[in-house]
Order: sequence, then structure tokens, then C-alpha cells
Amino acid sequence: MRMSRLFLRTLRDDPSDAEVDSHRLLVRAGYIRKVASGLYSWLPLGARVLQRVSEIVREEMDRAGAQELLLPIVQPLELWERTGRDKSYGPLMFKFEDRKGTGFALSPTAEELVSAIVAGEYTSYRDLPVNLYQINWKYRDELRPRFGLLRAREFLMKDAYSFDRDLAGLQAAYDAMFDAYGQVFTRCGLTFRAVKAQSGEIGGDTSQEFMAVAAVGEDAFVWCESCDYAANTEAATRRPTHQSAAPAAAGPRTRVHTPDLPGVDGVARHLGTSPDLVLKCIAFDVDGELGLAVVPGDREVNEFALKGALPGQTVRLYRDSDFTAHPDLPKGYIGPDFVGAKVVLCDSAVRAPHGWVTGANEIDHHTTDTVLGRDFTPTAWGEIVVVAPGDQCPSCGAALRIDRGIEVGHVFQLGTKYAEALGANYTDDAGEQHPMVMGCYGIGISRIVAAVAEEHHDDNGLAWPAALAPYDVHLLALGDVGPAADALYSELTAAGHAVLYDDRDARPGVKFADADLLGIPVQLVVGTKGLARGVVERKMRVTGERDELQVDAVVPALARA
RNA sequence: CGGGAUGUGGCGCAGCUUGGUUAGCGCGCAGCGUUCGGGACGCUGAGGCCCCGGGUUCGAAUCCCGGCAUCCCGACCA
Repeated sequence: MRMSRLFLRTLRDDPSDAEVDSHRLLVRAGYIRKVASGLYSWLPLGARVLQRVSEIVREEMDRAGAQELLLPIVQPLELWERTGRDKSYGPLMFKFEDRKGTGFALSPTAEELVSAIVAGEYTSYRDLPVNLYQINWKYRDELRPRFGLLRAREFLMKDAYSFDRDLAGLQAAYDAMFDAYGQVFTRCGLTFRAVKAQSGEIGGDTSQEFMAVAAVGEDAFVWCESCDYAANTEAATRRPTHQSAAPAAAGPRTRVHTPDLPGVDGVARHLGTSPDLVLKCIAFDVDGELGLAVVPGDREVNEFALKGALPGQTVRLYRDSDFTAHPDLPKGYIGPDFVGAKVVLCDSAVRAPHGWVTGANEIDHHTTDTVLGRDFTPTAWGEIVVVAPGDQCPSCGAALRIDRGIEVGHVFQLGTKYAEALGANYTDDAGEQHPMVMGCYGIGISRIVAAVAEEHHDDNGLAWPAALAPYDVHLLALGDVGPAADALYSELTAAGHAVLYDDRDARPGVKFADADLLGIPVQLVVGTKGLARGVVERKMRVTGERDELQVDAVVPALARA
């Protein structure tokens, strides 16, 4: 491509509305332009990168045995009503009506539609397994789009759906997708981890997220320094801190006046102690009764862990409205011995060998030297805190760490939820009907572009991994070298390289600066000085390494690289 | 949804407090000349519904009211 003809305008100044590096540089380098909040146009360079990521994903999906299809983006709302997700997805969906008043939505994902299609075609165990995927635009009217492509309202996603006879089949499909995902992100040059996750809105059981490690990532995840344990903060757990209660060294329990101090930090400061010696009692609803989650004051309750600790029961943390409905609850001053509590679920850290400062079950009062066993008795134990750095890994005991990441992929074992709702059943070899067992697997393709830009750039601009760069080689013609540069351009193109040829009538400094900003991996500089000695200069964008190549050795040299 | 900030040629910004010529600056763009290995310089030029609507006033980018848009922070943890 001759740069003199490329639809491109680079910007010298950072766009005022871009905060993170990927957004800032993709706009400055002319890859994307914002149309509205969370909506972007992909200019030619950006479109090529998106295409290259798509191609990598396509190759790995095909290799893993999945089959590509293409589903409509506009989907009847009726389909979503059948699984109830028109409500649960609710405001996240872009909804509208056609001229006849029929409801439609722009697809935020496609479990319903795929299930309905499979239900309409396949009915026999002989048909299974099958794994279908598409690469298509998805729409979510996000609460708060931000960080450019990282949380957009329109984004390109690869979504795959597997259908199996049983759980063993699902596990095999899931494993195949998991491995393929590792290949995709490795090929894209991302530093990533697969972390255990909660399934969230989509439903189902086992799920793992692929997180590209990045300081600007919106999600924190926990990982172990010495083994491969990794989980997002919702799903993460730790080893119990105390297996059994040691006798607490404490004096008599004492009631103290703590006026207007509902917060742990304020109470600790007021009493000259530290937050980790204060017990926090968080009220929750368990099957309509009052429960208390008891954790040290420097910790937070993990609502997912809380639910996991009380299997089979419906658990929900109290909201302001619950406290309004229960004026008898001294919010901020509840102790673990509160009389109305049917369940007192303590974290293992509560077994620490010392007395605690706790709420005195009365507004403006706390008690000191509150002792486990003497002053309060838990009804249950569990690991219910949000994991913090330094906690022990549940599988090996080494220290856990927390990093931030960008969720670039997510694999789920869904089970039969959608198959049942949409009638995706099959007949087995004994003539009996069963719902198909589903998995679903997503990759944020446009988000990968941003995540890679986030990881691969420097002060001068982008620095694409070779696999994703919009062009392989950036050929710069400096000064009066037209014929030689033209010849090289033709040779390289003929040899199969995607070449961006800066044939513009611009000064060298402009060309160098733009080349670094665009971030194509190999820069070839044809200048009058070098040409006089029969050489062109090669610069590697990532490392900055330079060397010289004889003009007639350029094509073979690049072929080797 | 709550809080904060912003909206002025394609991009980045000043002007607004204290209303008053023809609305400025840098980049970019066009023409001419000089220059030519890390975002050159000079001269000339084009390009603006000052976010939208209403109001105050002889007069509004500027003051008032109401919208809209964009960005940031937060969105239950006692």
C-alpha cells in the first residue's frame, strides 16, 4: 500500500477524551475514530488488525473442530422471553420494534438463537457432538462504556456453542476450547492467565476467564506465586487461617461508648486499636431469616463465597431497604451474639487467639474483649472473605497475589439450561429423550486489539507483534530515492510481504515519527546516503535494533526472519 | 443512577470572571519559495450553526433557565 494513497491521518496531540494508552494511541495513529460513546469506526489500518485477529481465532476454532456459521444480529425479543433473559439482561440490551410493533433486540450474545437452530435441525444422539461458532458484532448498552475499545457498546466477538450428549462430552468440548484459547492468546502476543470465575448472568457451572494482564484492566484476579492456581476475586478462596480455636487471651468483656462511629476504621481509631482486631458483622438474608457474616474488620465479605458456604439456601446481603424494614437492627453496631440471628457464619480468621472489638447490638456502643466460645458461638464456619495479597493459596499454601487484567476470553460449561428452555433435545440409542448438554465460549476480538495495544507500545507509539500488525514491513523512502524504493516495494510485495510504502513527499523526521507511531514491526529505510553505498537500513520497531542490508539481500533477509 | 468536569474550524486549546470592533493561538490542510536522516522555516490562503433551545439586553461565545453530548470517579460491606 502506498502511504500517499492510504486513508490515514495521524494526530500530533493526544485526543482529549482518551485516558488509557491503547485508546490514545489507536486514535492518534489513525486506527480508529470515535462515533459516539462506546462506538468506534475502524479505519483501514484498524480494520486490518481486526481482520488478522479474526483470522487467528478462525484458524484455531477450525483446528479444534468447531464450524463457522453466521447468525443475524437483529433477533426477535420473543426468543429471549423463552429463557427469561429479556428481563435479566434487561437494560443492557438495545431493544426496538419493527413497523408492525414486534419487539427485537441487537444481539448481546446468542445462546438462545443457537439453541433454537440446533433444536430445529438435530434430534439424534448420532448428530452429536457439534460445536458452532460465529465472528460477529455484539451490542450491549453498558452502564458505563470506557477506555475506548476495552468496554465498548459495539464489539466484535467470537462466540462458540458446543452441544453434547452428556457431561463427559461437554468436558471434552470444553477442554478443546480451553486449549484453543491458549493458542489464540499466545499467538496474539498477550501475557495472560486462565482464572476460575463465577458464571454470572449467563448461568451454568464451571467457567474460566482468560485475563490479559494489564494495569488498566477492570477486573482484579488472584494468582499463586508457586502453582497454577488462579481465580477472579469473586471465585478466589484461600486456606483457612486457623484450623481450630486457640484460647483467647482477653479480659472481661467491656461495653464502651462509641458515639457516631458506625465505621470500623473510626471505631478502631477511637479505641486505640487496629481494624484487624475489630469484628465486622454483615447482615444477610438466608431463606427469609437473618444471618450474620462475621469477618475481621480489615476484610470484606465475598458474597459468592457466602452463598457457597450455605449450599441449598437462598442468600442475599442486606441492602439499605432491608435495614429500613428492620429498625430493630442497630446497623453498624451489630455483634456476633445478636439475638435475632438464626445463622452466624464466621470466617476462619475469627478463630484468632485474642478477644475482639465488636458491635454491642446497640447504637453508639461497642464491646471490647469479646471472646469466641465465651461471648458468642458461631453456627457455621467458612472461608467467606475476599482474598487479599499474602493469603495462602488453597491448593499449595504459597502466597497469593492480586493483579489486574482485561477479560479477553471466557469459557463456560452451561449444562442443560438453554437446551431445556428451547427444546434442544436428542433421542438416545434406547429411544429416550434428553436435553443436549451445552457449553459456550467467547473471545472479545476487538478487545484483543486494545489489550495487545495496551501491552505492546512505548512512548513513541504502537509496537505490534508480527502476527497482528496491519502490514509486515514499513518501507520508508527518504529523499530522492524514488526508483530504488519503488523497485524494492515491488520486489517485497511480489515475495508475499504486506508492505506499507511511505512514498509521501514528506521530511524524514515526519516519516520516522509516523512509522514509530503506527508500530509496524520492521522498518526499512531507503535513503540517499545508504543507497550510495548500496545498502538500506532495517530497524526493528520493538527492540529498536538496526542493521544494514545490501539492496539485493533485502528480500532473502526478510524471508528468513 | 449519584457526584465532578468539559463542550469554541479536522485535532489540541485560549477567550467567558468584568457582555461591546472583524472570535484568537498551535498543529493539520492548500499555494509559492527556501529546506531535506528523527514531527523545518518564511510568506500567502481556505476553513467557525462559539453543543442545542429559550430568556435577559440596544448588543451574548461571555449572564440566566432548560435540554443534549462527552470524559472521569462512584454505585450496596456496617
